[in-house]
Amino acid sequence: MATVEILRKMPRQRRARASMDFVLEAAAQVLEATGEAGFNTNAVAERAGVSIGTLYRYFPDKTAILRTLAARETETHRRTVKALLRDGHPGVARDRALIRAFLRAFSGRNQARRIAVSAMLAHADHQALAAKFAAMETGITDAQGRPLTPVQAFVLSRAVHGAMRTAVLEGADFLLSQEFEDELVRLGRAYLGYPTSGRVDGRGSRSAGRSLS
Amino acid sequence: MATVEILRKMPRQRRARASMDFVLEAAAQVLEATGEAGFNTNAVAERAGVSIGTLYRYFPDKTAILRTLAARETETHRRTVKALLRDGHPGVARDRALIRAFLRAFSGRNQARRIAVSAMLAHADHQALAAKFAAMETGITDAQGRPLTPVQAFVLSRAVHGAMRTAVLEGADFLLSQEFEDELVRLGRAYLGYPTSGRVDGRGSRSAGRSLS
Amino acid sequence: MATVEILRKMPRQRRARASMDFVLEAAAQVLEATGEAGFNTNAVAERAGVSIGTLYRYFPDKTAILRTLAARETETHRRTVKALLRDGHPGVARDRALIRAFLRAFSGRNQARRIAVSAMLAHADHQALAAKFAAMETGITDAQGRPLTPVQAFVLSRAVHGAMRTAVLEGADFLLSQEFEDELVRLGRAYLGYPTSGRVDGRGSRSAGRSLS
Amino acid sequence: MATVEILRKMPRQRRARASMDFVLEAAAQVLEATGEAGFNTNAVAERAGVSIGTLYRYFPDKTAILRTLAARETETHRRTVKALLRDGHPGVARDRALIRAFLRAFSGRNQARRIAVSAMLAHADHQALAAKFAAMETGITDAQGRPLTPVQAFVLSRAVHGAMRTAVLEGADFLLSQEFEDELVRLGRAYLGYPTSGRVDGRGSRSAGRSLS
DNA sequence: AATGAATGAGCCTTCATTCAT
DNA sequence: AATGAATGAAGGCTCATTCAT
Repeated sequence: MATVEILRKMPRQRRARASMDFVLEAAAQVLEATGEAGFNTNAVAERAGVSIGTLYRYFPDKTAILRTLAARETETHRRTVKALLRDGHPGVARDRALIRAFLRAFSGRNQARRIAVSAMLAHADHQALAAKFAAMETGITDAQGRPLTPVQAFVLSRAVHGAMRTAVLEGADFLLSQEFEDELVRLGRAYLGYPTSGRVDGRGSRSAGRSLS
Repeated sequence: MATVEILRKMPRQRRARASMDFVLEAAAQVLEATGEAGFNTNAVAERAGVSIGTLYRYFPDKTAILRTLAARETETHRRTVKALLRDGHPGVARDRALIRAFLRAFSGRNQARRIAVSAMLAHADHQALAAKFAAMETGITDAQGRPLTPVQAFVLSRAVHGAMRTAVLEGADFLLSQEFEDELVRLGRAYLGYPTSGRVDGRGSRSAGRSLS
Repeated sequence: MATVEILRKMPRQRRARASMDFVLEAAAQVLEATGEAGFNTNAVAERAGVSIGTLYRYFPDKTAILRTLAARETETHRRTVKALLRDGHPGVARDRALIRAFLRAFSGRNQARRIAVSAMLAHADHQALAAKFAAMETGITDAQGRPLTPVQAFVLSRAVHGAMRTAVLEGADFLLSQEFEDELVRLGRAYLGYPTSGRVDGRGSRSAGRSLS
Repeated sequence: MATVEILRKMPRQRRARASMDFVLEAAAQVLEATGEAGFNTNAVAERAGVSIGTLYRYFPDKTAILRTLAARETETHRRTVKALLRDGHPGVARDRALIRAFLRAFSGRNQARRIAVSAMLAHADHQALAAKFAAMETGITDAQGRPLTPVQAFVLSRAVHGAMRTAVLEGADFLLSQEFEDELVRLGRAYLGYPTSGRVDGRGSRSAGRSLS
């Protein structure tokens, strides 16, 4: 796990682990409440009910808090996606579930998540991240069953994610609406060559073939 | 022009105008070289070959530099898009030109642009920005000539932009490739209901109807 | 006049003299409006409708503006007092006139005057100022016609002035009231040994002897 | 106590309390040595032998140092006055004690005290201060036992204080002399209607009735 | 004489990080 | 292990003053 390298010391005792969690939870709250500007170690420590010294016992520096936060959030989401891909049957229903998972994750604690992720991006190795994402995109085929080229996989995944992300950032009121979900699903399916005329919903669709991820 | 309100004093003398440009150019360079972390007024002034006092003569505070930078970049791009929409004939060729314009603008000075834009977003009124973008999306129709719903317009525009933006951020090697361009065009056209089987290029396409923007 | 030494150049031409007056008037206004905190050379120059360069043509530095201002205010008041002492007949009526002159001067532009004077005090030679004041206090006698000792003259003059000054600083609502004036007069006369029972006004008093200054 | 609200954090550890005192002592010294112009946080911290960060641990901003200083000085004096009024018998002796207390307090560290007090005045609510002072002035009666009007109480208190203050500011050499003290006492008593012919000292006076405060 | 762009010393303040207790 | 006082580099910004035009 990426977390290991970031941390100064992997806490074994229960109290120690609790301290770490307090810090991370506090970090998310501070981020949420004050944005990146108000995110400083003293504020986080205080909110966590932990001394600044203790905070530094577990995180080598400020960025490590952000990175750990981002890693955890990403990890959670990654797991959800993985589970859906493993257990669900390909098709519109699963596509919808994937999109819904993302929207939920994103909208839940959006400010905190956004900043954490952007901090991760700022400090991380973009190539590595790209590779990680790429792993999710393998095995997708279009309506004719042909595998996607890497560029196609990229466009598909980033297009859908981009639309969702912007909706979060702009605070779009339709973020959790049925129509938005429908259109995102339709976007993916149209790009893959499926007929998408009219309504697209989880019930009516009998379509076979690979679905989005 | 939005620029006016941001600035402290509109310079009239030639020397003064030069100073302002030096500052903005220096700001872009500093952003490019060190990211947002290294972006501080002293560094910008030094790189601009200008005293810190002079910098503050033209910009009321640090964020104003960022905002002016973002405004200028955005303005340039907005003009290009507007010109293309006004002068070009709807169709694949124009869609391609629009996408190309964006990729060029984005890839030129990407770090600087990214940060400037993100700073703009951080300080700006999201609703207002959204409204501005919305204006560009009016009048689009699908393959059947039906106008898009607001949500559809949003999804289309953000999907294409999102894919492009991510490619820039990830430093994708296919950023300026023909295939990437093709796929972006195809994404938009598929969503609008145009048949896009096989190759999509500026030459073969006879398609009529409204195109992307 | 003290003014001479402070200034960089004694302006002879009419336009130049006007510039100087503009600066001083502007200085008083700025002081009045923003207090000492907002009193800076640029603000004064701008309010004076004069360039900062011109300001520096007449005043060697910022403090010179304050000092000149204080000198002028003091001079004006000094002249008034002198005239009253020369022309008026000793007695309650003149005492009242002296007090009134002070209250008027003080209340007119009080913030500006206070700061200017305090600036003067900060930079000036206290002994010299004291000597100047002392000159006003000579020749005073008590009710029995005995001349005051230097300490008595000091106490009398500073007591009356102190009460007036504090009333200005505290923004007392009775500042210009009849009662306040009466009490100040009574204070001086009581100290000098005059009977002051009951009403004290300019009309009823037949008292002879030296009066306040 | 007013002090509490001003401070950022009430230090509990011994080292911490020492730091605070160092800062205040240093502040007084800097004020004394350089006046308000030289009073800056870096100078104070350096003189206190404390880092600038430590200074800001205890004082939210520069003005808080001044305010705390003024509050402490005022508080000390206020306590002395209160004790004298409570324990001493009304009369010349007590009047003299009150005046002596003020002169001592004022002359001790005069520049520092003056500036601290003036800073307090600059930032404080004048009405509130006036009210506070007013409380000290209640219950005074004249030689005939009649209570003073508010204006009379004001004149009496400010006159005496004004004379003392000016003596401090001008560095009068008679500041601590017997004569000056005598005259101040006499000023008050004359205003209240007591016979004050000839010498006024603590021994000879058998006068009853309310005395100054 | 006047202008005003430019300068830069210097000030206030924050906050990541250390280390004695 | 935990605490939290202390540190000080760093950065945003102001404003008195100069000088080329």
